[in-house]
Amino acid sequence: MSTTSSALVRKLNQFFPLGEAEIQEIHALERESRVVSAGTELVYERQTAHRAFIVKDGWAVAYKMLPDGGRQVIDFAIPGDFIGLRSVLLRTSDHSFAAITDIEVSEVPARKMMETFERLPRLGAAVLWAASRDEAMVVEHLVSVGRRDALHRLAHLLVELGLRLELVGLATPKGFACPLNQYLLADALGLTAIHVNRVLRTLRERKLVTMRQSEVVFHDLEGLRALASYHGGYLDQGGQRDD
Amino acid sequence: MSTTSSALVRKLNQFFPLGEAEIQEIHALERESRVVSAGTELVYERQTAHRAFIVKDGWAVAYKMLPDGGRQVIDFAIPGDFIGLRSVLLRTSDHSFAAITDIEVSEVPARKMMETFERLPRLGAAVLWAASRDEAMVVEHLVSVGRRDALHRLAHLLVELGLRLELVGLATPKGFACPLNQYLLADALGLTAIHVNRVLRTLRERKLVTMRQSEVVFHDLEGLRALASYHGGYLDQGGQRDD
DNA sequence: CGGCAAGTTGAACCGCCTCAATGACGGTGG
DNA sequence: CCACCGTCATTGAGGCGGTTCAACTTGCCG
Repeated sequence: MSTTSSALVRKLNQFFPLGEAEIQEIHALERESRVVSAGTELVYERQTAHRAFIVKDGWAVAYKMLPDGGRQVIDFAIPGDFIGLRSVLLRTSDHSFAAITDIEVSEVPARKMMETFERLPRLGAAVLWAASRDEAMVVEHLVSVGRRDALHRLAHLLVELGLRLELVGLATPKGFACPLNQYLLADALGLTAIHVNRVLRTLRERKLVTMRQSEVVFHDLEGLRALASYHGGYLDQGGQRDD
Repeated sequence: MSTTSSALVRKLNQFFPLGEAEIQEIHALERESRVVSAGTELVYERQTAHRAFIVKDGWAVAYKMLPDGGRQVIDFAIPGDFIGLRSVLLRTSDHSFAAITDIEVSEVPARKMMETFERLPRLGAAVLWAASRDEAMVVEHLVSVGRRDALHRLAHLLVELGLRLELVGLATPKGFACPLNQYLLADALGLTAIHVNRVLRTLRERKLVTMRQSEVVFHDLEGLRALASYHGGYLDQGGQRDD
């Protein structure tokens, strides 16, 4: 098995060992791809699109708008993630997706995905595991927004992003490239961009982490993780555990 | 088909028309049941229980605890809901469940459920739809906690509970029986019980809704729904739509 | 009647928001 | 080459929503 350039393979393979057949199949799904430029909407709320996208490169965001113009970010999608997976497994997608950076995505029609899962059940199980992980992240996100203060929330998000990116080889314990601006962070955390700015300053002053010009640098990852009381078993726990 | 006493049948049948075989199968799954007394934990966080419960009667709560003793309620389970469905479809449940009232539940082992779904795919699809609905509710919950103020949050929750209960015949547009105390509401909404109390007073004074001694009474459901800017398509939209 | 859980209310405080301004940076056109 | 943008980051001052702490009340159950 060659060192793969597919983030999705890297992610799934790490915790749900795949055979050569499954890896080849993912490569086949990802063979064709197109580039979507930053800011473009990928899926609109309530749209029933019987397809999903695999993010090969770049960042996207899942969010919902409120009547008053407010926005709540549900999740960020990074390379190796699916966009709109539920609208394939189930019916309607109920939130919107937009490209944050220019992104490269492979479109996967629902029928093709179903057929693939029938042919390669292990791959189906792996993707289902990924979907479950995504949902666990939403739940943890809810806990953050509901019960943690701004400092803990932001710390938690940065630690989690770091871990997720590490799984696909896009981060190290030192830090990672991060295209999120303070408005996106604010809308994810249920805060104001202004307050995010102040909290970032606090984290910087405490020598825990610095975020500047699209780069997150961890100065004290242990301390940051402790601050966030991050356990995050839902991220790195393989699907093969069965006890 | 007789008028069923099964809340699950009522719920699924309403938006995902079931045949006689599926209905009989649900009755078979629910034949045996046991009573769990109020306050009991059903599933502990991170426990890998390969089983789910169908709630036949009573209310339960899904929540996560924080190290500092805080609690975030993820969702309330009412009759006709599953508890721990994901721990069957997927692997680990990642939050805890507790009985709010005495509840009557039917335990469904994972294997039995899988086997049932293979035998009756339409039933499998219906349950998958229910799982999808649950996830949409969590997302909407996140939006509430992240971007709505206390008044809108509480209004939204009450409207949503009313609709969900109506689907299983436990509410009318007039109101419903509700065993939630102000602490549970607070932990669901990311607020303090004290503030929930004040917000309830506001809603009462505005003649929108009254909550007293385990009874929610809608005085102006239209007004309340408008306040909550409730659309809630994710609740009452059937799984059979395909456009 | 005593005891406990839950609801209710007041007063003071604080985390985060709002409004407002200013600075830094890259792009673009004259 | 610089003047002019637009976007994003940064900082200050003041205000509000929601918390905290501390009663007191109400209802229920033994």
